[in-house]
Amino acid sequence: MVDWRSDSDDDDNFEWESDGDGEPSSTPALRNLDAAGPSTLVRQDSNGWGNGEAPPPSLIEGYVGMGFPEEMVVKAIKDIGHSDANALLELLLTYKTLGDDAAVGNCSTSGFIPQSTEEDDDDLDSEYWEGDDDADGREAGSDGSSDEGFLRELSEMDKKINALVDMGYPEDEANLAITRCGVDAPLYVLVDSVCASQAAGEYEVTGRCFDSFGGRKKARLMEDSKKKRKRYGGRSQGSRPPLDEESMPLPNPMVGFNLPGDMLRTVSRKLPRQAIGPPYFYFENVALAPRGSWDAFSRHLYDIVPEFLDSKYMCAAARKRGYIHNLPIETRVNLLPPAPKTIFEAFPHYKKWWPSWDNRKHLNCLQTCIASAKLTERIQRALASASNPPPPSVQKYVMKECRKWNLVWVGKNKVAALDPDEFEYLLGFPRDHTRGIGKTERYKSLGNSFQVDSVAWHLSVLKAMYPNGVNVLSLFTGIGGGEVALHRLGIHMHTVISVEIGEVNRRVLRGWWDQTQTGTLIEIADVQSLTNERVDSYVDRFGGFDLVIGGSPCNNLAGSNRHHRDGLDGEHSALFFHYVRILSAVKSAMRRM
DNA sequence: CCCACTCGGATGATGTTG
DNA sequence: CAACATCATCCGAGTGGG
Repeated sequence: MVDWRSDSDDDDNFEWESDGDGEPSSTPALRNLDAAGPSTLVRQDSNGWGNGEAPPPSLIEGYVGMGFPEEMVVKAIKDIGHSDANALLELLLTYKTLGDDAAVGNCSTSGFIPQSTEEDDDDLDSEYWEGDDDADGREAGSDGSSDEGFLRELSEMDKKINALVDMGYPEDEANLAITRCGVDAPLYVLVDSVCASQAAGEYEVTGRCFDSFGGRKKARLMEDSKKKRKRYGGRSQGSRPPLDEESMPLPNPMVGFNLPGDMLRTVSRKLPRQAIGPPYFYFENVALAPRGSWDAFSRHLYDIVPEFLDSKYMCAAARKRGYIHNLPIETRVNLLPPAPKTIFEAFPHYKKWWPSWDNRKHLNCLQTCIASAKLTERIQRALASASNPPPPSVQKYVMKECRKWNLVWVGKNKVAALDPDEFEYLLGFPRDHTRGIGKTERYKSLGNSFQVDSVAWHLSVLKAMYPNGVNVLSLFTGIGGGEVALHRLGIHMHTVISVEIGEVNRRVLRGWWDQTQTGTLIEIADVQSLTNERVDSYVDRFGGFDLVIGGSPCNNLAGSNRHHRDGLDGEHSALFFHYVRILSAVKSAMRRM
């Protein structure tokens, strides 16, 4: 039993920096890994309150109203103060997770940490948790001298290769995965990597023979792994904490667990017992979030390994996203008709003006803003005054802008940004889905939405499981990419509870719903108002939820945003933690059913 | 090291509506 | 003319790959 009332510091996951000056959202949840000195840690004053200020009673009541026990709130505020609401919320959720899991560990349904309960030591779960065992072993072992570290790495590598081979993967691929992810990557990350590489190999098999692990490449692999080792050694000598090695590696190619059309391979994964649905859940975010974000997402979602998928494998535009979900992955089916996978398949009429030196086959990520008319005019002028074909310098300039702004060729020397209609088409929405709102708002909403085919690929497994339809709790719905995906899969939605702050987005969803659906849609503007009690009552009223789906507003996470880009430390984090809170509320309400 | 890529925003100018 | 919507321009860093 985890005692969250304890004042001891034994949970080293949560040492918090204090900002002290009461400025909101400046207490980093993740930056603690970057070694906050003891002087920056919260010290409690004689009253026992961190930060030297007692919280207003209304504050405590507010959190109690959200469903946290009062002592828990008091303890959390004592620990980190109440100036940073987000950090406080994260801490409360962590307490609750620990507490809940410890509580339910006694009953037969689940246990958060399998090792802690006796009968969980069967081979079912140990495979999944092996990565953690290794981590323990690493801590116990010495990492002082670099020679010792090198030896440890060698044996570690053998161990992991053996484990992967035992699981049925070819030795070469195990090797490759370790090269890619590092020796210290947990086993499940390596498995993920092997799967991804196999999927990629089969995806590209059409044009090439399958001899991709031949001798020529092996030499290069050895080089790579030497380099990696050197890098690792250099770092462990203490210039920087080895954060990179610990953090979640992005698979390359970013093909997810599997792709449509590669039916030979059966992928399987083990989920922690506690994560197994129903309810099924599906959380999405940008893949290129700041360092440590995905570790944190995963940590708060049952340590499930994210599935990273670039939608350029599903349609003609790239979109690198990560998904944490507990859906089965073996019996997926692709949406029909399949989306066009290249620019020319999607827009054959652009072929006419497409110059041979523009070799793009896919568009880049569709963003919320488009190129200005001035820019395309500059390009046109540059091309008009150049030879044909233009000199390399002009080609380079034009290509750079084309990639940056996703321009397409619509006339002689003439490039243009994509229309909102084309955004809709590429993203898998029905035509005119966002028609009727402002043009810039269409771009904004579409740029922030799901790629429907990619999401539908993942959600397709629900169709056989719920032939009569589903109840959905949809957080940060946007223009309803998840709902459109379910609809296009032919999955009936009895009820959708949708939380979306944007008024125009709600209007878009409502408009689409009323035209296409017969079920009930309940729209909620403010996630704060969806309290745990309200979740409970919805669960009672609708008999539980089959799917909790949430795309995360990316404002503070996208690479292009220089304004407070703070990982899990900004307003954004509050939204993620609302996702976690609400999912947890659904789960416990459904356990009581 | 260089360079590509990224679910962006604050600002002031210009255009549109009532 | 005021209020509002849209546009243009500058801005800019973190991460990862070659």
